[in-house]
Amino acid sequence: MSQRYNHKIAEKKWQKEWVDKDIFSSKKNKNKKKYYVLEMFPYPSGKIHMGHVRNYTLGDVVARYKKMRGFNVMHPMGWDAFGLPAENAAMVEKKSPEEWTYKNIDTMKGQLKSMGFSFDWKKELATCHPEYYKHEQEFFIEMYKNGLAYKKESEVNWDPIDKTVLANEQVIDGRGWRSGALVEKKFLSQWFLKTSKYSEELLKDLDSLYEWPEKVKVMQKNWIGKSVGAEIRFEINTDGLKENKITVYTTRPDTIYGATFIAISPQHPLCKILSKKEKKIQNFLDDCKKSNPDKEKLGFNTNIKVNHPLTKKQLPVYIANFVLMDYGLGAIFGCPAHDQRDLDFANKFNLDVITVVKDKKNFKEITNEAFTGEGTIVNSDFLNGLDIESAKIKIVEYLEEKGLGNQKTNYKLRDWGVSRQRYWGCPIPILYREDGAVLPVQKKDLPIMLPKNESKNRYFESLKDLKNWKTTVCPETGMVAVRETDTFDTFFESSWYFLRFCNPRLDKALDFDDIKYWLPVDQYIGGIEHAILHLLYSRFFTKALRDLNYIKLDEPFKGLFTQGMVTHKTFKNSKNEWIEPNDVFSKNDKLFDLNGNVVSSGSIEKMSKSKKNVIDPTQIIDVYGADTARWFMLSDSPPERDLEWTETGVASSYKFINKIWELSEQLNEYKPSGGLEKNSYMDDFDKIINEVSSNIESFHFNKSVAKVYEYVNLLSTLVSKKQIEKNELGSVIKKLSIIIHPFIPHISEEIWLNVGGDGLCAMANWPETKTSFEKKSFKMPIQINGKTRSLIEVSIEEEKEGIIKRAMADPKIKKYIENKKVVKTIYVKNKIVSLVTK
RNA sequence: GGGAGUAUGGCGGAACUGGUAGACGCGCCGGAUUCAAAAUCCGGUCACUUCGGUGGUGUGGGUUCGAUUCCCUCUACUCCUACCA
Repeated sequence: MSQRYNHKIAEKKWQKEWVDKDIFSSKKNKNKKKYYVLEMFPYPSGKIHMGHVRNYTLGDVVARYKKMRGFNVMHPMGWDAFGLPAENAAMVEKKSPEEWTYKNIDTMKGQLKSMGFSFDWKKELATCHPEYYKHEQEFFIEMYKNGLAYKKESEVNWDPIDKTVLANEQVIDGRGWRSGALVEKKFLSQWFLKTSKYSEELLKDLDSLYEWPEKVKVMQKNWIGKSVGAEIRFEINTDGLKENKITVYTTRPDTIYGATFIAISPQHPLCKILSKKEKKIQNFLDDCKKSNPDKEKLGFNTNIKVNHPLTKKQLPVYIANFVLMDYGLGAIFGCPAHDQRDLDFANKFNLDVITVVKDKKNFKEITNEAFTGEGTIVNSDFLNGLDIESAKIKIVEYLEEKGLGNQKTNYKLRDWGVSRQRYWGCPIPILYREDGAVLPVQKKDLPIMLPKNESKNRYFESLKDLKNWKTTVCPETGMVAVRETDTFDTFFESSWYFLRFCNPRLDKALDFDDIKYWLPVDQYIGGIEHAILHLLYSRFFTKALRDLNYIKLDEPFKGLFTQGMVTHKTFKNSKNEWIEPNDVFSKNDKLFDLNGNVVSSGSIEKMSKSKKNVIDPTQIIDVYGADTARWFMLSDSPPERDLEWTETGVASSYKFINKIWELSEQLNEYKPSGGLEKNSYMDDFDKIINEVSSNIESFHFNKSVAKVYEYVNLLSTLVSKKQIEKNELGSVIKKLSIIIHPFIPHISEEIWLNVGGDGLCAMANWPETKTSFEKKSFKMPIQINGKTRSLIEVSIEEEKEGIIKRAMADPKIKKYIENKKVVKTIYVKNKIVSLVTK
């Protein structure tokens, strides 16, 4: 009898075989068409989780499939190795972040290898390695020299207990995540990259990304936030101020005649001047700092008046806590009739409301609800009678002519603040000389090495405290200089790793020719959570490096796929504590935890430690094998949707693996019954293979899986009825091992070997199949009034008239048309006959 | 407040440009095998039915010979984003 498939032995064996034969190393070959598959590289947090398994399984399907289709595939893997968790872990475990990180990399690499992914490990890189980050130090210097990097004062979240800057996501309900201290806003001088210089190009080029999900493009578009409006100048009518005008930004210049007040941001330069004069204003500005505009709209009448540029009426100037300084000009005109927030504000401070847009048909007096719809301009002098769009054009022309304003395009996209006051990151290569000069480090002095943290007892959080490290001399003048102690945001590293993969050991940063061959990434796969930041920064970086002459490339990622999360049922006991699935037992249809508390099963949520609904991939691989885990990941759920991890699902995948093994084992002793129908089924296998292929190409792996099941079902029916000849059976099983290879490569190799395949299945070509099939006859549906009432066998050559005649004569159909009049006959060739009766 | 998406059996999900709704898998039911169970194999499985049929893809409507598919309405849920002037 056949032996049960032993995944533990087989999977190890093939993994070793692939390494020994070195089949996944990618080499540039200009005679072959390249295909670059990339999954978002992981942060080495300790162990891989199911999210990784899903991500890399999807990528592996593409990589292996494209290889079998004859492409020169590059499928690299590396480590996004800088970041805060290493610092936190270092404090707890009393290890240096470096030691902790490299240990994790080692563990996770082992886990990834046990999944059988076709990574080119020769291209592995870790971003915390000086050989990697020295190049980004060079990029930064080039950016600085070319005006793409600059320093300015900016607001940060400051934790007064931990004495550190926190990222936005480390602030929970206004408190530091570790210390629990109320977070303060603090101004620090920080480094920025000029992403805003590329706003228009980043927006425009989204149109060229045909293979990106529409929703990601929409998110980026909204983030860039282009708006076309106008800047309008209001003359100040109050003496004794240095300023003589306030300029506002608006996207509704057509409502200028409805303006009844001006509001400026608490950070507006004018406020600084005013606050020095009046204590009350200073107090109000302090209140604003503490306030939350979400909950409470604050306003303060400055008693300054400005002239309306057209009517010359005097308008009051307010300071308002909801006006943002870093969008537009930090000043707005209020038009209460046509903006809800302005109306609320006007009602609160008893300001005028002037209707200037009217919907003639459904006009309502404005009281508590602003009118923001389409309409006709009224009360607006020469704009009266125009629609909104024409009024916008006309008023801007007029303002420009009179020197009162101008058209202006604005973007929400801001410059990227890359400074982090942390230890475990890439040092920013800048020197501050004692005479005040700010100097980029000279390239020959790179890398600026991150100092080792040797102390086991006290772990440092920032480079600021390291006097010896940060004190140096200016190489040109010999003057004393201090190093920049900020490190880069870790998005800096991930913004170019996909370029470095082409040649990760190269002395210089990038090889022009290699990038030209391998890039853009043909298929990038990762989580939707990176829809904006990582993907936008990478796009920016690509364009910036292009303009600095490192590469010739506009967009880094040709195809993008964003996969869904892995979820699992949650459990809670009667004490309202989360319980791990492994610790739940069923007894008399009720669930209990280890301590005998009643457990209820809760909602299905993303796997997370806090909810204790995590399934460890290592355990699954151990018990069921990597192929089972991969097959389950790909079955049922479409890759872009969430996937619910279920025990029954895993078990059925395991069953399938064993089933195809048993099936392939039958070949040796197989004897057909003779007198077989020749070849009628071979077309069916080809049809199924075609669908497996097209579903892989379109990322519908769950449908490919369904088709593989059909293939196996057909095969096992033929085998059990002994209706297939032995040669053909061999060939069909051989093809099976190929088409399952991208999904479950280990057992595929095992079956391939069993049926006498040459070399490795991983190196085999995807089967050649027929693409057009002679259909001699088929069952054509006959409908009465749109409902299918019968099927008749129709030969492919049969003429329309004959088919209709036979359809009407069909006994089932006859019943429906007796005593009725057929008023219409619809015939669609090779598809359907539809009769309309009365 | 703004934007995007989703809705199909007990469950996950199929259905190409409108043309036999429910592929495939899970679960469930019945049977075989077994001393028994597990495993495995075979059959059935949208609902109702007087066994002729009838109804059925979140709701209500429309276009059409024919709608899961196209258009409008409403509802529910999910995600993103947020004072962006």
